[in-house]
Amino acid sequence: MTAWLVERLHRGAEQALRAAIEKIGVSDAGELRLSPPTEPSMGDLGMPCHPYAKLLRRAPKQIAEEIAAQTPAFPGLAKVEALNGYVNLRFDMGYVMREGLREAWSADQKLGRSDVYVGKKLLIEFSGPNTNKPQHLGHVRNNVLGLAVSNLLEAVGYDVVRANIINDRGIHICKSMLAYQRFGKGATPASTGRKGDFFVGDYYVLFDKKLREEMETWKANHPNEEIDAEVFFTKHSELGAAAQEMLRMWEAGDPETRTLWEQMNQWVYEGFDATYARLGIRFDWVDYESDTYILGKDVVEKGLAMGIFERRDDGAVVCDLAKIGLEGKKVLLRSDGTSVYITQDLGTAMRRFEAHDPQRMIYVVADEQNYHFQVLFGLLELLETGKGERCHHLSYGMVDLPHGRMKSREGTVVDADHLMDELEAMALERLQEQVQKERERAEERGEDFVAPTDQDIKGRAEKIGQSGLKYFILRFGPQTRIRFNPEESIAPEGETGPYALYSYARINSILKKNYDLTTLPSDTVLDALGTPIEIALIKTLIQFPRAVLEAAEQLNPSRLAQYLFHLAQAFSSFYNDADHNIVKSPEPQREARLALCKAFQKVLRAGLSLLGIDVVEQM
RNA sequence: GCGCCUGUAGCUCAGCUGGAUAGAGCAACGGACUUCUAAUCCGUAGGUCGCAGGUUCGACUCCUGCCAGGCGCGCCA
Repeated sequence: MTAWLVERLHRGAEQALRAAIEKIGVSDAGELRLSPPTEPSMGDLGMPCHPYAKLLRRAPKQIAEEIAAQTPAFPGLAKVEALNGYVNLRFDMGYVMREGLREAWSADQKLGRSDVYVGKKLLIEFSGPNTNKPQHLGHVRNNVLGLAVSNLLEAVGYDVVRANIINDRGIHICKSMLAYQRFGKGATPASTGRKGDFFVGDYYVLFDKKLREEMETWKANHPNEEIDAEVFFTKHSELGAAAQEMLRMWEAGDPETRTLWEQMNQWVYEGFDATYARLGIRFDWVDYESDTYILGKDVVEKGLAMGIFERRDDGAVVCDLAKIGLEGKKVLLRSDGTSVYITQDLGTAMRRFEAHDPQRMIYVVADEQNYHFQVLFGLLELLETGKGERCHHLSYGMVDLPHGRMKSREGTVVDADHLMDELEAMALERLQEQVQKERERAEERGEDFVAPTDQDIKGRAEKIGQSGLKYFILRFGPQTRIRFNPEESIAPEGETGPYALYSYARINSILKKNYDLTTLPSDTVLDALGTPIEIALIKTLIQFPRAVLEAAEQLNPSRLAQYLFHLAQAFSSFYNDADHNIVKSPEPQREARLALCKAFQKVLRAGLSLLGIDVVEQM
């Protein structure tokens, strides 16, 4: 794959400047600091000369002039200027336009993609749902982030394994199972018309309700005793005892318990499949905790043999965290020989290394687990040099709602499906208004109006709602704790998904009113471009591969999201300027501008697709 | 108590390996529709970058201390 124009320009600039710096007497130029000047009028790429002042014992201003005079030409360079101790390069805009448009037209599917990391394998774990309830807003951020990051990593060449870990065992699962066993009366998702994950979640909630009732009764009978819910559950509750017994039965492999468990899990998976499909997510590898919870014991044995873990008198195996620069001791095996959370994670990591041998493993998990991963990676590194280093915790902040933090007890948890329903309904309402407006406008002009079908409108509303949700989440850096605002997320104005989609839809309208180009016009036609607004648009356009690479390397999709917003803005300025009206443009401007529009359309679609966002052809 | 993260415009957030005059969006105010879809665009106003030191030719960015908020520090996951 040949380097993208933006990379060629950067590389050309770097080589030329390096040569010039050496020529004026600096043997090692070091890392060059190339960045666009603050004012676009000063040039396209600038370099400060201050670092060489001490070495050369000359003023930066003078050095800049010397370097500027010595900078050799390279393809695309138009002018070199010295200003205030900076060397500023100006690119040949005719060249940039011709090459940039050719690039966008010819690359198509491969647009923005690169082979920087080709030949490297990477495993990314995300989602990690529990099988006792539907996924909520927190999972949505995880899913959306995981989807975008895995797309981005794939775009820069990685062979990406998308992995999910299903938390399908434990006391919380037994709670919903027990409630179903006692109160379900044989109902099924099919018999009730309830989506599987919600169906099971209802019993989880029911368990909690019954438990509270039981506790109230107990309190009434023990008026003088203080009790908290957890103690009641483990010590006094009949339901609690039954749930714990069920967990023991499950672990013993009791056929009846296992059958119920499998049945209820199946219902949940059917529900999850629908939610994942809606979000556009698929996985290549799925681990089930019911399977992984027994892993890791061999790892512990290895650690004991290596002398990095120790067996305490009570039988528990621990690791002194001072070995990895942390305080305290971490238990790896309980005194009864069973494993804990981190033991499973160690075993699961080792198994994944064996199965895939990835160069990198990324865990998309909320930031409350920062410490856990610090310990996990530290231990992995102790056990096998290089293993821990390959791992990375992509930590992200919590999602709040406008009215505050989500709390399941207060019923302020928003589940993924209803959230998407709500957003899509809001988008639908707006679309219908829009159609009505268009109908009126057409009537005024005496034109025929072909109303879109309900199905068409609904399909668009779905995509618009999705774009709002995904863009809202992805425009922030992962670390930022965000407050999800439904209205704001699907707002047509501002930095939103629908805004980007609207600019895309407008292109179709242009192409309909003009004609759709199938091939890139000749260079002589393209030379008709050159207004400041056109130049601004194309300069933004060619930055796309950089935005993708940066977003991928920093595991930060917001880099790309923000770039796409700026791109859409640049296009909207172009579109709205009366002097750039394409229908009214004379040839060859008209054709050249159509080519520019199509290039924009290709880039925007490719970029949004990396974020997991589908475009709509019409809005 | 210890560790990690955050603190930038009224609000929500960007700000790359330190570089030229700190940027967006929303809200506010003022403009642009006989339209290639105004779900748009153009403009105005708004900031002692939490505070105090330090390093540097140069600090929102690096270091130290303090203040405020969040999260974590289980033989839970």
